[in-house]
Amino acid sequence: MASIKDVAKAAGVSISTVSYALNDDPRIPEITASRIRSIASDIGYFPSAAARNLKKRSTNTILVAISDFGGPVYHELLDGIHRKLMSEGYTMIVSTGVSSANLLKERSADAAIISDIHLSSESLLRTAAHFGPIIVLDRDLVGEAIHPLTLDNKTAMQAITRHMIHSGARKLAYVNGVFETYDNRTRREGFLAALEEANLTSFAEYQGAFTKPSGEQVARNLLALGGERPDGIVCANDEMAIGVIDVFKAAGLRIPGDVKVSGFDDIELASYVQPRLTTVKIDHRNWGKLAAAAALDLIRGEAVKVAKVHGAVQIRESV
Amino acid sequence: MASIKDVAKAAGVSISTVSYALNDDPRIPEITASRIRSIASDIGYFPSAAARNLKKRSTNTILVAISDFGGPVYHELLDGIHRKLMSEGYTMIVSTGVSSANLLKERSADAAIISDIHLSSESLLRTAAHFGPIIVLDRDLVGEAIHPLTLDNKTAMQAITRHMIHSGARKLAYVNGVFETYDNRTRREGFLAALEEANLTSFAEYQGAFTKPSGEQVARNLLALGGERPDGIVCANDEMAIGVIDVFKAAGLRIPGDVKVSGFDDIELASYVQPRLTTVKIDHRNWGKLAAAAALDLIRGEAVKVAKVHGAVQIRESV
DNA sequence: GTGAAAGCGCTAACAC
DNA sequence: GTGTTAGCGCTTTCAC
Repeated sequence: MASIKDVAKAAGVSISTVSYALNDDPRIPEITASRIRSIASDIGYFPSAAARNLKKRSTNTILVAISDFGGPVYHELLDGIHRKLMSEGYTMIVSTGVSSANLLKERSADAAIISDIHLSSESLLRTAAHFGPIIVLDRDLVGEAIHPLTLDNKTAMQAITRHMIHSGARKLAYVNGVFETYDNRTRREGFLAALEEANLTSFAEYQGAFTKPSGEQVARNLLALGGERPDGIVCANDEMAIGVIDVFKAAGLRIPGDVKVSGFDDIELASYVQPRLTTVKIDHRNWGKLAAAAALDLIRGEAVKVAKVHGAVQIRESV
Repeated sequence: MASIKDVAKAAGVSISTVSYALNDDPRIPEITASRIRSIASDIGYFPSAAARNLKKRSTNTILVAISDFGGPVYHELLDGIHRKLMSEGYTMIVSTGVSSANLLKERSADAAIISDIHLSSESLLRTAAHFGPIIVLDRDLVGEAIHPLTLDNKTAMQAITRHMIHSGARKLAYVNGVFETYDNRTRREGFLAALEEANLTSFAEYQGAFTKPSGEQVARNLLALGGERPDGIVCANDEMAIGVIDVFKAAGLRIPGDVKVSGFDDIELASYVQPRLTTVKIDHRNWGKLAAAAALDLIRGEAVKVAKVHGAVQIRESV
């Protein structure tokens, strides 16, 4: 593999001159620089990232840690982050699971964007303080070199619950996602706030896990129990809402006639289920862009500008 | 930032002993090793990936280059690749666009898995020969240190076209994806092969771009043209098929009564559109797993075992 | 404008 | 069993 030495030898100059030429240092006259560039390209030289990173103590890389690639939500977020980073000359590493925590510690990245509830807040705080700044998307965590960029779930969920009440529902139930997550907790707060301002109390709460099967399970249990049914079901996300709708439809219930169902996220599927899902639309691509910008802000020692991302109620047919 | 020197000083040993201890070299007695490990952890030491990579001339990282994060197909593929790599102690870098070509050249990864039609075959061949092995998922490209792991599109498309003929369609049209891609070309071959064995000729061909809007456009043009309509439309992927179905339904056509429509990929949406889409099911997660295994085979100097991934006809209601 | 040389933080060959 | 040392391939300071 050709190294900077080989280029220097071939060009009859020192390695520092090659380095200067390849990094557009103004001290090297353009004529020399272009000669060196063409020689480098001829012998197939490409600088080693490891050597550069070691010397410069930075990588021009941002780590994105997500909990899994499976969800319907991440690809837009990743796309948004990636676009922003590209435009700023940065590279993105995507990782999942425990290994992601190590990548920042190993200095494989200059900063991290985290959306992975499996990583503990304590460990994130320590990592940010010692190894590099972190933007967290999945909790409100503030600390040294760590900043949250979370969804304003409460406001959005309050708005869609209001809409459900406005549409005539009075016996409202909430389907929780994974209970102690930021997203579930704050969405639930919005649900309860909307009930309170309408002088209603929660008719029931069910426990799901943000997945479609968990929504199906909730719906099956609800039907099996018999007794009085809620007339409006507010779900903590679209996937569970779609699971609920599937089971209800199969059981012969009409939506929204017999029972209204709402979601959260506006995943692509939301406009394909029958009836099309009323939900909260989140612009995940833009969220990703903001997250990338925030990470770069931290790297550059600037203050992060944004702290909340807002959703918009998307009215369709399920409410 | 703590380095190996700091650990050595704190432990009263040399840096090589620290290195040995931390890399589980059998020469270091467990008692010493564990003392060193605990000191390292106390002072917050984490080895630098850049220094290790530079010295070892390898990264334990695989690059995955995809054309965009937007498609409904990639997340399963990425998940499959990631799982396999994790289980083998490797890390994954995901990238898009031109920058992905450079990451292997910079030796930021030991090998690459490519599914990005924008990267030219010539450039891939050169990169593989000089910088590290490549698995290509989006074309049949063989060369030094480069191996294809593509879909057996022809067989699968021939099978689903047969099914459509068997279901009564006689005037069959094909909706192309981006024309000169491996996937489109080989799927089209399967379509034509099925026609030939049934002594039929292609009723029409249309040009799409693998996207839902392009499918909608094809359908609108087809309706606007008037005249005799095909009674079976074979689409090069699900997204275009869903676009076609949407427009046909809006125009009052019954599917599969008036016209049958088939897709390819079995994306999640395929089982949600009305009528549910008959398509070719591809196990993208397993494909990813095979791709990762193949990349590791090349790194280890072993022969790649698999070269084709097979699909299965998934019969639903649109044919 | 160019070169010599130090050093980034590790690994591993070699010496003891 | 442990230490010394060379060197991976760069960037950058300092000298000329």
